[in-house]
Amino acid sequence: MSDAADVAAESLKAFVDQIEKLEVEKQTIADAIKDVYAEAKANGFDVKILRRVIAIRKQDKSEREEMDALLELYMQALGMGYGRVEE
Amino acid sequence: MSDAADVAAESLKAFVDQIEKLEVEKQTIADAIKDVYAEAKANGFDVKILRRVIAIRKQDKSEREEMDALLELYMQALGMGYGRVEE
Amino acid sequence: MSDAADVAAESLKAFVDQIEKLEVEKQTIADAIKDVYAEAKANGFDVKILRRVIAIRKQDKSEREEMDALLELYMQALGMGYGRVEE
Amino acid sequence: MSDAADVAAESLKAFVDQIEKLEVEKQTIADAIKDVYAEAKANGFDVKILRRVIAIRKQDKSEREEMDALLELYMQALGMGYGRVEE
DNA sequence: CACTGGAAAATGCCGC
DNA sequence: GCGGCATTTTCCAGTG
Repeated sequence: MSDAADVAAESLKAFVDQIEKLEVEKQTIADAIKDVYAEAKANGFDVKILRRVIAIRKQDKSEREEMDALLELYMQALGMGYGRVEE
Repeated sequence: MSDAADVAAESLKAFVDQIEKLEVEKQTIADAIKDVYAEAKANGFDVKILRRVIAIRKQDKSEREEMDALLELYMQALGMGYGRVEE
Repeated sequence: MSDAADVAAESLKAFVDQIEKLEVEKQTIADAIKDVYAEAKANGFDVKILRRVIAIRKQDKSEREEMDALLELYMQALGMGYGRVEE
Repeated sequence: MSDAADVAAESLKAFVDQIEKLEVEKQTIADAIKDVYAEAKANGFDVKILRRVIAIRKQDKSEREEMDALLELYMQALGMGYGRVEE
């Protein structure tokens, strides 16, 4: 069983490495975001409010996407693609 | 006051854009991580266990960092900077 | 619906009282901890270092618990309960 | 210096033990609080709202205490104790 | 679809 | 009084 176990161990290690590498990247971005908020604060903006603005815009976008998806669904139900009348 | 307000608005917009761009990048990484977990699962690994392994390795690292911080504090308490005896 | 509402109100009040009582106890303990730190400081100990020491010991414990959790997961993954082979 | 160091080490250990013991107690209470919230939830109450209720009551209490302190201050400024006209 | 567990955000606290 | 740090609370994804 040693060969199969070795292969599994190799494979496991590869997954762990990949994930940890990505986690580092993610953390780097998260730190960058924190820096931007700090800079905004240094420029007199209220961080809490700024976060709310971002959150609302995100939600709006998500709602818009939902709308688009729904619209697309209707279109398909009517036998039409999106943005074109017919083929 | 229109000029000042304009400047502030410009500045705000810049901060929002920067953050939203970074958020997108972060989400992309997060999705990539999810994919890796999914792939590992497809290769027969137990995701829950895999997560624990990652968590423990993370804790190890965090503990090493705590140790370093403690050492640094000791150094400061002893009136020494980092890597030099005195000035 | 008045009876049901009354019961609910009674019940709610009981929960709130319980929580608030526990919160008071918790705060009392928190204050006691602060006092100990203050006393340690008065005895010449560096509070920041002391906190780090406590934090590291806490992490040690937490890591041991993570290890146990991992072991438990392995056991489950191998189709075994905790401390018995099978039923 | 061994004696002094020993005494310091003993003293340090005592403080650490005291704090850790108190931390355990604190955690026990915190767990109890969580349990109460869980029980409330099981009884159909919305935990998030319940938390808000507790928070508001806490704030009210703190405001009332501030009022009392202010009143006491006025009383003292007028040469009067609290709840009595004079001695 | 509710529940658990893990990430993000908000709050409070401490020292400078 | 403010900025960093620790705690607490909220949010979200995965799971059964």
